[in-house]
Amino acid sequence: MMTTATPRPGGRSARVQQAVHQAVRSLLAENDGDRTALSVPLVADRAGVNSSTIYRRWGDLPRLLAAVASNQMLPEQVEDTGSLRGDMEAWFVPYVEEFSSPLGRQVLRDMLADGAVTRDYFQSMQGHVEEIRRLAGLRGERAPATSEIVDAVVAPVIYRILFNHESAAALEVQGRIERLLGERSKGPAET
Amino acid sequence: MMTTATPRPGGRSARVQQAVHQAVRSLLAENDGDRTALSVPLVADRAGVNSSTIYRRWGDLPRLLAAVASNQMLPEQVEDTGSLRGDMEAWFVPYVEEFSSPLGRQVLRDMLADGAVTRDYFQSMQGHVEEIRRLAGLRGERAPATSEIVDAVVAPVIYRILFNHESAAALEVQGRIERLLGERSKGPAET
DNA sequence: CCTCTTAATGCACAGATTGTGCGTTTGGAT
DNA sequence: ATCCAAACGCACAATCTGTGCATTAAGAGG
Repeated sequence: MMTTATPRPGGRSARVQQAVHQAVRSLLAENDGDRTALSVPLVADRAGVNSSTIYRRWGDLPRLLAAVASNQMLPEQVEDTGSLRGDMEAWFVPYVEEFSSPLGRQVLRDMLADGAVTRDYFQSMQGHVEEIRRLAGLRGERAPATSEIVDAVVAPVIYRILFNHESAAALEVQGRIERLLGERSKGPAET
Repeated sequence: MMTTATPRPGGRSARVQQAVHQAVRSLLAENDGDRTALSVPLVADRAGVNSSTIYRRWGDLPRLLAAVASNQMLPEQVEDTGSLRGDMEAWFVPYVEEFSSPLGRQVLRDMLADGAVTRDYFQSMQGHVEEIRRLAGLRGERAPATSEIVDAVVAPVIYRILFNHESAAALEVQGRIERLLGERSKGPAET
């Protein structure tokens, strides 16, 4: 159930982690994602723990922010809506809604600062895509390859959020999904 | 094309900037891109300037790193190789070679930490793509829309470098270019 | 060539942060 | 009930951060 790799997931350790994560989130929200307004002592104070705890557990403020970010950005679950297109929209649209906001972008940047965390996150995203494909397969639908879905939908959207600050509306997630899925049988795609 | 917004580009100011940039680059190279090994006083000392100069000009170590990164990653120029496909390869392959290395990834991450710098960089990339399309137009070749090129080639490659640490070979840049240009059914409707 | 103006830099320094040694507490196991 | 190792709090030296003030240098105009 718990994805905690810590040796003692149920005790004080978990409480401290939760308090620290919550402290980071609230401080970031208060300062509109401006991480110059954050410091280890500040977070520690807000969380009611000692600074040394943060240094030992996370080593670094950027790494703490990355950990919080990746934790915050993984709530979406794959659900069976009855069609491949529906599943993809139900899964990815909420992501984009959250990431494309100014604060969501900041959170995304925080995560990207840590290469290892970012890679784990990518694996998790890919796992979601594969689960969606599996569901489609059980239904008898033919789904594009995972790498195709990533290249055609996920990558352009995330790239444009990161590099060009595009809004959720401008990103046309549903149109991208439709174009990808319609390439085999359908004719022109209407917006 | 340097974005010289400084009022006095030819004098001491320029020398200081060059020295500081060079100091950052050499320190990053010596420590394999580990930015925990860097600090403002360290960079200042290496560059032979005072710490206060760095704080005033760049405000912050992350912002300095972002500035150095974006400056370091824009040397490629569009050249006319005689074909759209050749131009795109000549322009983008060297980029990928540099970005996909471990140190290149770090530099990319440093740039991404600064939203404004990253956006300017995106504009510059897009400008290169448009220049390539212009050359193709002069030749009478039909080129995909800029957004299509970005979505089909640039975004997936950069995304996979950032999130999955893929190597230049695994990214198959030439294959992506070829697949994009080989699609004749699509019409260049967007700008 | 000389003076003037102002942006950019150096210097000094108070305040804040970083990171570690050491003793104490906590929670699971025997 | 007792033990034990991991996690934590405390204290503190070293370092870093960021700003007021004096100084320097580049370019303009006489």
